Amino acid sequence: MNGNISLKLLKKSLCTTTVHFKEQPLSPPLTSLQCGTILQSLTNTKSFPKGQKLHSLMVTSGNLLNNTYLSTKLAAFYANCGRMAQARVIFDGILLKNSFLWNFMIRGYACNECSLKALVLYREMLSFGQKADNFTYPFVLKACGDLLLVETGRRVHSEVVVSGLESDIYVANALLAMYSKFGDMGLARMLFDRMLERDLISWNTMISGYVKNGNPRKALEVFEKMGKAELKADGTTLLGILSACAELMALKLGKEIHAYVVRKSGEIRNEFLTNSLIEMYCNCKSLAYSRRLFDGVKLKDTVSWNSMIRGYEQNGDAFESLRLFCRMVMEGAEVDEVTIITILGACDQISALQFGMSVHSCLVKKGFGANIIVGTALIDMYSKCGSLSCSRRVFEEIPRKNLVSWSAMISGYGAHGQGEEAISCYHELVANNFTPDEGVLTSVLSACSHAGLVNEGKHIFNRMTIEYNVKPRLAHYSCLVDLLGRAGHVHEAYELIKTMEVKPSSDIWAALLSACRLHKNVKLAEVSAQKVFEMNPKGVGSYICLSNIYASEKRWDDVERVRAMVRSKGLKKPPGCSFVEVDKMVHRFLVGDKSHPQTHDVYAKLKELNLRLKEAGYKPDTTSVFYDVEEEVREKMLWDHSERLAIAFALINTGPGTTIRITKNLRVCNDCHTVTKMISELMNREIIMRDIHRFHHFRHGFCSCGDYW
DNA sequence: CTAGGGTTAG
Repeated sequence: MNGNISLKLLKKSLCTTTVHFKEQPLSPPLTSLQCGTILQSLTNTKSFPKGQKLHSLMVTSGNLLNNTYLSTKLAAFYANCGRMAQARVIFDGILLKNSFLWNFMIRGYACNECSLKALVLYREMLSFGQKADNFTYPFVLKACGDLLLVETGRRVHSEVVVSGLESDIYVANALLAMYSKFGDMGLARMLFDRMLERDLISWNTMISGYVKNGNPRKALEVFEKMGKAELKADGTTLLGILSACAELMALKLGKEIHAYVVRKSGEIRNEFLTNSLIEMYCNCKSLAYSRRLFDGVKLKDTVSWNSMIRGYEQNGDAFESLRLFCRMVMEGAEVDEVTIITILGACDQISALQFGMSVHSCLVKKGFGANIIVGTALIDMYSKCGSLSCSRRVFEEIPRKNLVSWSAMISGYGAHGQGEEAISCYHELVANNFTPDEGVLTSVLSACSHAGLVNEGKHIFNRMTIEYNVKPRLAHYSCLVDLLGRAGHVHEAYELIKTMEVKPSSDIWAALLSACRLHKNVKLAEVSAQKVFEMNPKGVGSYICLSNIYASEKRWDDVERVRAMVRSKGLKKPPGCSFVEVDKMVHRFLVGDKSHPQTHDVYAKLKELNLRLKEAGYKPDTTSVFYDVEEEVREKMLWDHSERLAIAFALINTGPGTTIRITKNLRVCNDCHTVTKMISELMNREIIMRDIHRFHHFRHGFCSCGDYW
């Protein structure tokens, strides 16, 4: 029988069964050539267990002794399987290392999260006198990129130039990828434009580079040019473009890509594409499209679930998001950190504290507790659900805090009106040798504005550029305008807007408008309202704010004029809506809601409360009602505000002394604020209420905001 | 032996 056939048989047995091979040692022994061929095929298929067996066979039969050729192949095999420790043992035993071996080892390290070792080995290679070649550089550059070693990367780049390999397409593409990881798209673009030859990978690298660096428009531009260059998009291209569409909410293009994917489903296969489409539709607020795709996916992976769950969460449907999460768990899909982060986000929207706490214990069991993003999401969840002490505890337990976790903690204090704590947390951060970034500064400035800490806020604002080299951006100006305006310095706020270095946004004018409502400055209110209407004609909140101002001045003609504007634009005021959690169930009440099963009891409770409050001296403050109607009607219009329904419901369904937590989608009105203070005293309950801006802690007839909000 | 690939907190 000739040797070729037995070799084929052996190959076959290795590829199909492993038991057979182990039980029947091969005889006669394999030649080195045979071993080499088999190893090669095992390397290509990454058949680790089989290769390991062949390895032991080669050791016992002496094939490896003094055989550099086979040893090299074997090291390459282990490296390709990502078994770098084993590869290294063999590598170290080889005296005559050729470039193939060096390259394979560097690649192994670079592709298996040992980028630093890849770089060390690269330097070793050079000092051994082995020259780097076109196979070496791509992985060295990848390692530099992954480690974000900008200086090292540049040095390797210059070595590439010296070696004359800059025009090698693999090397050139690796350079593009490296600079895009560094965030230097300008340089990447320059290299890309200078390339004499570009392939699909070059284009894809540029597209995904622009997307990852927050420049989706440029990504689309490159995509368009790519079409002109008559290059056909593949799955990777489309992934990048879909991300860009999602980012830009470019539904039309997204749909075209979708159609293209369906049309080319024979040629373009990419397991990620459907998830990417789901994500794109979610971002474009087309939940129905997403859901249809999602429901059609037979084998939903974690990412499909995550994207869909997040879609609902981001589009304000926290309930559907939580329902889907429960389904995910029941169907046995694997929950990961991203799922948890998303679900915690859904919990904060509706203040589902108890649900959030059970997610907390679940994530600890799963071992996600050490993930800093999860930790930060927890801080946020607890503070948004009204439990700042839990936030602090989670915060303390994060061993290596980053700026985002600090920022979340500071924001938490801010939202709860604890300005002093926010500032001391900020000082703590500085004392821990962190340099505040934009986000941290926004959080602390916002905390100052909630607590009315005018001098502290101004001080931080004035020093941020000098001390931390952070130029004030819109968010910072917005906080400062809010801070000044709320504290009654509306003219100073106005001056600030007029002199600020960035173009004021509609939000900034809206902050001033809101301050004008608080301090009854009709003239300036009209100026700022005009600006908001120009810049954000669909923002219904500002029309309401202005008409509230007129209503409080009893200028009913003006109220009607503004209301007519709202009508003519076809805008609708979102109905007031409050959430309250009882026994792990979150209940939702709309203004005037009569749909809840316990409606009857709730309204009876409200009636009883109304009487008792009046006995206690309550006088309704009807200035928040902006209809020109009889006083009695106006009073009634206050009484079915959603937060009151929620409070009444909670009073009925929870034991004496239980803290009540309410979350409202709009700002709490003056009268509700007064009523809640009184209820907290009368019923001896702590009521924690979150409105669209901040928290109010009501206890014994007082609110933590000190009526400053 | 080579380069590029979707979801995550303020």
